[in-house]
Amino acid sequence: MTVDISLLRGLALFRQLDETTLSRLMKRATLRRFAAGDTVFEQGAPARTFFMLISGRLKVTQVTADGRQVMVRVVHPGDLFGFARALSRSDYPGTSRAAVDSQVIGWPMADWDAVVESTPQLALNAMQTIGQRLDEAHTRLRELSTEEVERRVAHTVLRLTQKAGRRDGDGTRIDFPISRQDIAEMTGTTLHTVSRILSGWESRGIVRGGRQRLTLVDSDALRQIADPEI
Amino acid sequence: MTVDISLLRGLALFRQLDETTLSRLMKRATLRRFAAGDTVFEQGAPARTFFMLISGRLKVTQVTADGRQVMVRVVHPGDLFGFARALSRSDYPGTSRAAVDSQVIGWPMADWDAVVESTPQLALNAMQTIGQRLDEAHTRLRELSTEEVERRVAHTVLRLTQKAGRRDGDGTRIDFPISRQDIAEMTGTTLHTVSRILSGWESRGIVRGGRQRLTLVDSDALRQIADPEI
DNA sequence: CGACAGTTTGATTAATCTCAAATGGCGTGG
DNA sequence: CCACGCCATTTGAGATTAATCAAACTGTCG
Repeated sequence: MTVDISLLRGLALFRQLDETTLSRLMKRATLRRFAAGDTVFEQGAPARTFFMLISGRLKVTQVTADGRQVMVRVVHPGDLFGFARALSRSDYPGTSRAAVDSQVIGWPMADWDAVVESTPQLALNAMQTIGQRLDEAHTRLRELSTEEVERRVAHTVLRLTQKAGRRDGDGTRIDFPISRQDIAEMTGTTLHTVSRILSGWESRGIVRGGRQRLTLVDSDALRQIADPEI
Repeated sequence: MTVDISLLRGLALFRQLDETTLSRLMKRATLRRFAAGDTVFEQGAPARTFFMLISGRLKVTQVTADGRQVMVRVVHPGDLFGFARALSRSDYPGTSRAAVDSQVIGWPMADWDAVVESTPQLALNAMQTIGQRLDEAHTRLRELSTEEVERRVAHTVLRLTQKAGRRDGDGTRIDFPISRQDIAEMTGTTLHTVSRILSGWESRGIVRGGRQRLTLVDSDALRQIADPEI
């Protein structure tokens, strides 16, 4: 059950790889489908497979020792995820769940080192991917450390509409179900505070809300909240 | 002005590299010294060199748009730093400054791709290094999102004594000058709050303070604060 | 030995969490 | 097909943490 090469064409990570290399890669890969709500892997489980998201959207969360949940990131199509081996871990540090029906390719984790060593170009790409993730993490660290909640939520909503935006009438809608609770877990606050903030914005015509739905209407106003010009 | 190979022996990143590869690597490397307080590179400057810390200790900080400072990390001997290329950036995202007199090896950033492509083993190692950094960043994100200030400070102090601890009488001292302000910038709070917390701990005999100095005396008690057992 | 940077401490204020309860949209089973 | 129930959301009030404002204190270095 090998995977069609054409799926990989056009994905940044595989750019610059020749046909032969690509087909060698795909020989070991398997395609899987997950329905909305399904779990791709669970925090703490042995990491036997690493993945790339082809279509759909995933949420990766971690649960802290005292039971609070944090959303580590949203996985968008084309993103590599679950590459625990690269972090020198033998288990998955978080749980990833499909937010909508999703398609995923998986490779045996044991292949990671071989793949990286035999395909230096891919190693570079993978490193840049992880590097970007590190950059994002630092950005969030900076925001959590220095910004008050409303600005953090603003930055998060801006990023979400950028990465997963879809035109919807006069605005841009986040293209997968996302709750106030989700946004709270992404910004280190409570769903109550997020709800209050979004209600405030809605009454000012900046966003339109809904059950697990959010549409950005006035992105200039939101940018102004996120980064007030002095 | 090439660098002695023996400096690299024993550093995790270069393990498993043969003599030839190592000496090829070192041909392009230069050794530099920095006095305490000196700047190795400045945020926003073009990233022409990537580095490894040989001895000493560095603090890497970022300044936010509105002028607040955040400490991204402390660089310990053996750590790679300033590898902007791996994050696909052309400038340094932060400023790194020597906390004590330090020795550093630098390579031309232009060599990065070549080095990685020609030395797959190093690519893997570098990726794991970046991966660990990502893991650390996620840990801090989790802490900032879910823990109150005292626990965050406790975790930070535990990590510092682990990574840079030096026996000192009945305790473990952090082996470089670190101010209350520094700790505040690592935990997303103010120096006032950090001061109050450390004073409290000192009166309970958990730590001993001092000007730019901190010694952990009762690590069990501190662990208990960091992770209360239900 | 003095000046200064770093530290401590107090009082007040503001942001946000917590606790509590009501409301409303949406999918589904009868 | 519609009514019901569930889950997400909204909103209010009070509690609490930590920031801010303010000032005094002190260990080191020149």
